[in-house]
Amino acid sequence: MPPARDDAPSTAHPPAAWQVALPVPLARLFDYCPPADARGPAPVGSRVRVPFGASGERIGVVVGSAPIPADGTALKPVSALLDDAPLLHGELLDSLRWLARYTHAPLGEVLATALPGPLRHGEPLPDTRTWAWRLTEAGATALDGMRAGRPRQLAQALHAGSLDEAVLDAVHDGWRAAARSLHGRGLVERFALDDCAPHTATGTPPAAPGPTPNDEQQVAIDAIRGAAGGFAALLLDGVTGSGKTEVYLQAIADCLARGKQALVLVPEIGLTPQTLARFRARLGVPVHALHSGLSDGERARTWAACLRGQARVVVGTRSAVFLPLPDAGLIVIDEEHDGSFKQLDGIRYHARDFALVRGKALGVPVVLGSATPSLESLHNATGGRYAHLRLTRRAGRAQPPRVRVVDVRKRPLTAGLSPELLADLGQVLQAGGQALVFKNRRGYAPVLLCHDCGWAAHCTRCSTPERGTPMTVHGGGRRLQCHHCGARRPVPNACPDCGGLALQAQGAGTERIEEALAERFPDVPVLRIDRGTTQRRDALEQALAGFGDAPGILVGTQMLAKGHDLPHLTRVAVVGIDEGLFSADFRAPEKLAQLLIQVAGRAGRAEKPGEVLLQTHHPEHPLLATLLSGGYAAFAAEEMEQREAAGFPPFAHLALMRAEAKQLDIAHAFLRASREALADAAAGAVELSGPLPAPMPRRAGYQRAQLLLSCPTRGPLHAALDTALPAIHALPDARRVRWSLDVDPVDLY
DNA sequence: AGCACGCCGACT
DNA sequence: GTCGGCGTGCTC
Repeated sequence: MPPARDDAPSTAHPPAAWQVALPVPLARLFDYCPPADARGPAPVGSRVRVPFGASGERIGVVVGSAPIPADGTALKPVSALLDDAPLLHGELLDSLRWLARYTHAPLGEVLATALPGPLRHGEPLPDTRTWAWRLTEAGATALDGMRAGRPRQLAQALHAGSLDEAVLDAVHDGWRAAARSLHGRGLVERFALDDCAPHTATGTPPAAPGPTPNDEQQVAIDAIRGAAGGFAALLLDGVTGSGKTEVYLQAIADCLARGKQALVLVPEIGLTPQTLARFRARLGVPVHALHSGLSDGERARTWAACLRGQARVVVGTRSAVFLPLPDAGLIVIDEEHDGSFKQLDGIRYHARDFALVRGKALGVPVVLGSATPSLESLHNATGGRYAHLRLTRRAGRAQPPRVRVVDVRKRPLTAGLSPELLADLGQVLQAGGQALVFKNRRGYAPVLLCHDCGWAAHCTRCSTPERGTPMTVHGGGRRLQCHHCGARRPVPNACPDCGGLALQAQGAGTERIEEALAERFPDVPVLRIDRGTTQRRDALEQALAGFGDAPGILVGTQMLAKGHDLPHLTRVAVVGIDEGLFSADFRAPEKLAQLLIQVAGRAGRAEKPGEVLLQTHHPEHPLLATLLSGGYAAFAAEEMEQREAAGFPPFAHLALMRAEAKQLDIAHAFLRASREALADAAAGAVELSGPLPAPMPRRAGYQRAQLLLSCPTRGPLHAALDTALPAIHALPDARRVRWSLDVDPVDLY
């Protein structure tokens, strides 16, 4: 459904009000009279500061014009027009209008989400000139007498010639502090490189030729090339190590050669310095990065550089999908199946899906790459809506890893590790190899499980009949704690169900695994990698670099599943997969399969053949059997049938209403009333389930419930929401609960 | 969501 | 006698 264009220039001008979208949770726009000095039609796409409410001002975006009310109702005047030229151009504004309709969110909130913080708060579009530094005469004179250290290093570097800030960023750690110090003493100065063509900025290495693509890669490159100049969706379905990035790089190079901009979306943990370095080395133009680690100012500058057409290639995470692309030529979504493309709060958009909408509106190809495509994308490929490009061969001599399932039923476990697994790790280390122990669960503390009957300790305050919230073991194994509500109780002496005494701390977190491994293998380094140990972005790189190639064990979670090349890794042991096998979430099998494939891809990247060990209580589980015998494609085919039979996406479209209140019955009453409104509006076309208790209250003392909407086609679902939401907003209980609507929810539980 | 106005409990 | 609880109403 292409966004409608309704910012066509208005004829003549009978005095008209400006229609402004404001970031308030109200499904309406606000009309203001133009400022006194305004002439011409409403400046659609520009920001304004307007008075709002009893006192106070807001920043909004002009989205149209409206007649001045004839009944004499006074409109407040716009306080200030903030932009000379519209920030949100035709396509982007149109696409965002579409997004507001699709998510059923107020346009003003959607526009605010799309703008970087400083622009959202009314600051002017930042300067995006390229700045460089040079030594002053005083600096050149003082150089010889300078003490060793960063400032001297910087001065020396500048002695050879001025350097632009991008180069300094890339080459000199901490140069800004050094520059500040030198500048304070008048030894260096900053100057703007005037009007050099942005894509030939100094210091960018020339484009380096890439390896010759193999025939599969060439087919993919040709397909993308053939699609240039119009919209097309292409699913690049390539096994780990098959060279998807090489295909992206060639396609981006093509795009640049046509004088167009390219946008690359990557998962949150995929934007590593190596990734950027690879892009930069190959493309020969500045590659802008946009991720959560940047300051607000940097984000705004990148946004502005895109708007001005200066940024030719941007690699960014989810929010980069909102960048303006006046010269768009290509959009790439790497690891398109990744869950981090879905925003889980505020405007609950899916960057992959929105990128497709934008690609369509922009008339450019959209490439979706993955070794483990989402079932949604596979379904689109099967249905002919996406071209299906396959890369089936690993580059070089790398062999796919062998996979072995380790049955841990009734085995004595050490921090969740079976004797077989430990013995195997011992052998790997003995042979001089490196191993990764991967824990499929973030979490720091183990769950209490009865080894005899399987009983698990659950929180009595948080658990529902449908689903329990496991408690974790703390206090040296003597105390149970609920991570959701904070409830504590002592570990029972015997199993409440069977009376057995075999209560064990299971599902050990990475800390306990690290401890146990360090104790068992005192002669080799045991390095734990998780969010706790690597706060800073480059800390992980440094830790991995320091790990070297000597025997050792890495312990980690999701962070280690992808991205980083670990060439000496010959063994990957995966523990803690059982909760994924039996989760109530219909997407859990897909997520687990994707994870297992990703993790397995860590092993045997080099010439050494890798082996993967899967430790489970359910070695006969069909998911594992299918995945092992037929790979991800076989799993996906089987899972697709299950989804179809059960009426789940991609064979149905879902929306989820959640409500949260201190008393569950208020949330329930609100959702019941909502359900009635929706049922009236849908006239049977939409299946409604709930209100059901939502398994995890966000905070202690709050209860959550949810209402699931399901429909084989989108139309009736959206029509019902369009009709019912005004009534739902007006429900008395709507003010007494915190509620939200998530169209296309990813996590149901 | 904010932020007002508006009627009922424990404090200088 | 006031400061302040959060109920409900509005935001061009």
